[in-house]
Amino acid sequence: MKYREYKSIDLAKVASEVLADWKQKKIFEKSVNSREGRPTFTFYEGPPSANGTPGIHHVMARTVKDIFCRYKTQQGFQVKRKGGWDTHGLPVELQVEKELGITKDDIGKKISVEEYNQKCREAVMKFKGQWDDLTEKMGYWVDLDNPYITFEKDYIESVWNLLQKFYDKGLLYKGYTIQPYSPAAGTGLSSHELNQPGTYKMVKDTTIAAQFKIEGTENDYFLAWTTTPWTLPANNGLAVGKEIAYVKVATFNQYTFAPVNVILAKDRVSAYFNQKAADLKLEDYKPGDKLIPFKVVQEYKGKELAGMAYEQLVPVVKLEKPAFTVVIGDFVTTEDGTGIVHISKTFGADDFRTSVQNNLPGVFVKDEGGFEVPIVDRKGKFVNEVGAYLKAKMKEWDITAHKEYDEDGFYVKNYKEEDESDPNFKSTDVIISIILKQENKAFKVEKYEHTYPHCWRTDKPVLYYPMDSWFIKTTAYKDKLVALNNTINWKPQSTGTGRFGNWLENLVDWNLSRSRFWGTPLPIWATDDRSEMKCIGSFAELKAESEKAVKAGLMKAPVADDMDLHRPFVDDVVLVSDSGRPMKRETDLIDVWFDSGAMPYAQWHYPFENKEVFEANYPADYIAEGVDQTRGWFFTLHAIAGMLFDSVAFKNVIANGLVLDKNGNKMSKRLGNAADPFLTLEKYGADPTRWYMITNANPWDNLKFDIDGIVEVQRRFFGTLYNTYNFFALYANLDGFNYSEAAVPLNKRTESDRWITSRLNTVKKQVAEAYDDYEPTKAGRLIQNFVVDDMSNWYVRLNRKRFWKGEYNEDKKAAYQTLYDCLETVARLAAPIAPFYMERVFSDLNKVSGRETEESVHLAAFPKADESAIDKELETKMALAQEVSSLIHSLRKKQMIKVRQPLSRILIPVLNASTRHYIEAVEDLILSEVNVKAIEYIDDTSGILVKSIKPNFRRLGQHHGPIMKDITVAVKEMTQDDIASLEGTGKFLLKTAKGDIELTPEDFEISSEDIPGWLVASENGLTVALDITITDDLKREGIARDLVNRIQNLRKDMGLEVQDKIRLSVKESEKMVNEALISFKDYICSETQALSLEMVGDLTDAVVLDMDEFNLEVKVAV
RNA sequence: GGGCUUGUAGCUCAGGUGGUUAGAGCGCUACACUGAUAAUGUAGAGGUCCGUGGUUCGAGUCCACGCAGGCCCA
Repeated sequence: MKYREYKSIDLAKVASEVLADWKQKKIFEKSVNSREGRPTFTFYEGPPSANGTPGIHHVMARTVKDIFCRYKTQQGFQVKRKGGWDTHGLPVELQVEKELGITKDDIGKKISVEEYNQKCREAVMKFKGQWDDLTEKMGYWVDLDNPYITFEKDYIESVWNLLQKFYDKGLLYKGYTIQPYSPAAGTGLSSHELNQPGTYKMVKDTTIAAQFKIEGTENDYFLAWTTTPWTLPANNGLAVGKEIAYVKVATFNQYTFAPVNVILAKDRVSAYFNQKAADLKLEDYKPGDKLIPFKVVQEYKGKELAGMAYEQLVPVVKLEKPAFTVVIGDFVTTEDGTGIVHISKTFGADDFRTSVQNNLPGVFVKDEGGFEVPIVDRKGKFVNEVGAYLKAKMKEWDITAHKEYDEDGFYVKNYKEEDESDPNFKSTDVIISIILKQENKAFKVEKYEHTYPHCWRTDKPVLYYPMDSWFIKTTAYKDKLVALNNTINWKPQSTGTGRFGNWLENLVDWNLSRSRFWGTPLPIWATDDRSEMKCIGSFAELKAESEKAVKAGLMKAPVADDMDLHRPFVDDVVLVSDSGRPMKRETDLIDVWFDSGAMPYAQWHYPFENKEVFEANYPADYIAEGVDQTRGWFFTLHAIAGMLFDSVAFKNVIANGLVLDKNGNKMSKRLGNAADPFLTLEKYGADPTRWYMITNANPWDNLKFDIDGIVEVQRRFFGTLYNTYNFFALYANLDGFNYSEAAVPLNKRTESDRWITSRLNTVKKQVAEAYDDYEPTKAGRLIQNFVVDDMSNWYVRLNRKRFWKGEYNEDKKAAYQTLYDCLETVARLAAPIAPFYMERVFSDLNKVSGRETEESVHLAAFPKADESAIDKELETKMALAQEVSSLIHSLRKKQMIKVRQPLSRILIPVLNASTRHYIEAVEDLILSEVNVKAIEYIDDTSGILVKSIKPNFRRLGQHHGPIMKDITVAVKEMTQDDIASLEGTGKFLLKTAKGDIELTPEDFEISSEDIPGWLVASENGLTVALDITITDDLKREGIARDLVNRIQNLRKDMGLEVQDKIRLSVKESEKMVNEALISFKDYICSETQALSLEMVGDLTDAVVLDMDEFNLEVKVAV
């Protein structure tokens, strides 16, 4: 049996062949099944949605996932990998609506909910085929045959079970959140509806910079600006920016002429005060003056203002403290307004959040039912309490309008189609402005043109309004979630502490409600007044409850066993309360993120089935997903696990970055810069693509995806590995090496064998560490450097001759074994990243040697480093050999002496014995590499060394830092005698401008940089000199070597095989040449596989060889 | 606007704890080598280490403030 030899390598083809082989042998299945009973390594697949096509970034994300699963499998863990599909949610609905040409409004009218949901179910798997195809082709091992699907009944049942657990713990509650709401249409609007074209319109609104009087002051006010004066009666706080600069300005109110001190952002002063009045004196002001003087009297940072209390602006509803205090808001800007934001918990999302975080109560009144409601009702009108107050104020200040306002007539926007062209028309905003002006509470009132969202159905302005929602009380578990997060190993760490950590610190309750159709229904049934409720946690429970409802006469029949748990079917179920009243389902669906966060449980239909599987695979050891999932999947996994299971959901997580185009721009189909993953894989193969993506940049950094990078990887890494393998295979086949003999003991192998073995074991260790640390980029780069620099460019280059020259002996055997071990180990180390090609290398080797019984590298063990094979000293020696060789090459280059011309000696100055010792150990390697006869060492005793000295900055800096400059100057002045004295006595008194200090040799770095009269080169303190005298003997040897080279080329041109024998005839030439050929006859013959070499006086049919300095006529006979 | 993140050669990236000549690969130029040959070696050109201040005897590295790109959130 022979090693497979290749004429060329097509990595895409290898991949498809290996893939077919895996399928046929069921390698993936075996990689899981064969480890039954072994410790588990748990990986959770974040479910993609198959309603769109996969992109190149999915290849990146999935490579990262795949690597560690394969790695852990090689280490003997059982790694179950269930695929999954995310199937619910708005994108699916939108896509269906687009295809059908309908809108949300049409659902239930033009199309039934049932039909609509059926369409969604079909649409969501539209591109599953493409996804599966990509998964296979890129070599991502995940179970595609038994995936979890979030719309399946079992999945939903598990989700319901989790929701019931929240409910039972009192963590699922109904509250409200601020959402866009259209009073004209009487409905909430989704952010997507708000993003319809034409919804944002330019409008002219009355704006007020209101004066909020600071408690306990005579006439000091905070100035806050609003474009919605109707929200002022609902004010419950003021927000400032933490780092924003504020000033207190002494001035006068332009409406009441009263002296006031107002506080606003420093940057906004120019917007509220006329620069022309800057020089006016306060005391010169007379009521009615157009120019109002002003003076900055104090300055603050926002954080200094926080906590200050002020008086309620429109005292209709009394509130408890800490209402009416200043708080910090991260949304405050100085782009417009006053840099102080009026907060009304009920009418703004920021306002709501800030109020909750600072415990500020909101302004509410009680309705007839005793429920707390905001001061604007669902029709967009002030409640009567506020209406009555305004009406009274209108009377008090004698304000008339286009109509008589009743207490229930104050609409906050013109929802009644009133005629605004009436010269007497006064909106509610205007009326509020007039009242505030009268009361010295308005600093500036003006019209302001801006964009404002409008309802796409009614064209009327939208209000931000509290809407009912179901929440999970995540805030109650904030500390626990933070503590658990601190145990998670985040890659990169900053995402865990920063983005995710901050998110947890500023946690708000999780709003679960979605008013949609295609999703997991909230399993809560309630009576009309919500005084009785039930949360259903399983289908069996639903069925039992429905049977009760049948008995109570509320339903005709219990729910069917094959019932679909989606809308509209669940909505048809009416249950009976404990007191016998009917209960209807809360119509909300839940946030799709809950679906995906529930996957650790629901993928196994836990707790209804697979309890053991679940427990053995919880929590996950590892997950990976894009960094954009931080507040999505990562959070929902974490929240559910932390709150219900007192556990993390994952122990290690890689948050990978984006894949950009090669110019760093986001890829988009629209711009046409998106790389097609299928074309890429087909053209270059999965392995180079994966290798490029992993080694080019850390997964958590953005990747600038450049096809040229893949080409480079293909050439440099895979090309080199392929060449090395092919080189090995070529000669191993000739010699019949199949590794059947016992391994040659390490101490019987050559220096370079032991060196590459040492390097190999070091690399094994480092690569395992990198994988263990979830650093795939490091692992890949380590492997690549080993293959290219150590194995190919040094070991193979130095040892070529051992493979093709001479008999199959112990030395040759050692060389084969060493190289075999390197190749096979590389295959194992790199298999997680490049699964296809490494599989090929591995099997090509093992098919012949039969050393590994596993039929795939992915079933075989990951290499363990043999510490005893690691010889750091040897690695240092070899590094020295490489440096010396490099220096000699550069000297030859400068003198234009080719490497084939032998030279007599190298001189190396050595200042310490160990360097000499190290170089001596690798002397042979150096000599053959650079084609020189001998190395001579010169030490101090020779007396010809010229030394250079410089301060050891690191060491001297510790004690003499401040006078470092003077020391540097003084050291530069030191003579050869000074250095000798320092070395002789072990101390030296350095005279510096700042005084004398006594120093020891450790305080310096002494090196030898010159040998007078020699050609020298030095680098990193290592100096070598080369004797470039070419004697006649050397010249003759050079000629012989040149001839060998030319003959080898001839052989190749003639198409001879490596082992073919030839006969040489050479026409006699000048004396030196003839002598050379005669004295090196044996050498020439053995190198060129020649049976004979004849010198003849005359030669016909000869080839004329150009020997640079002369020509030679030669005839090669086979 | 906030949080996080990135910025080093034409391109892609390395550069523990601060130490005086900032590196690698690719690309470019020139030369050499060649039984691994779609390889390889050597040399050269190419850097305001994003900017400005600061700490320090000494800053790519530490601090502050900015600028530019990216993600998430508002």
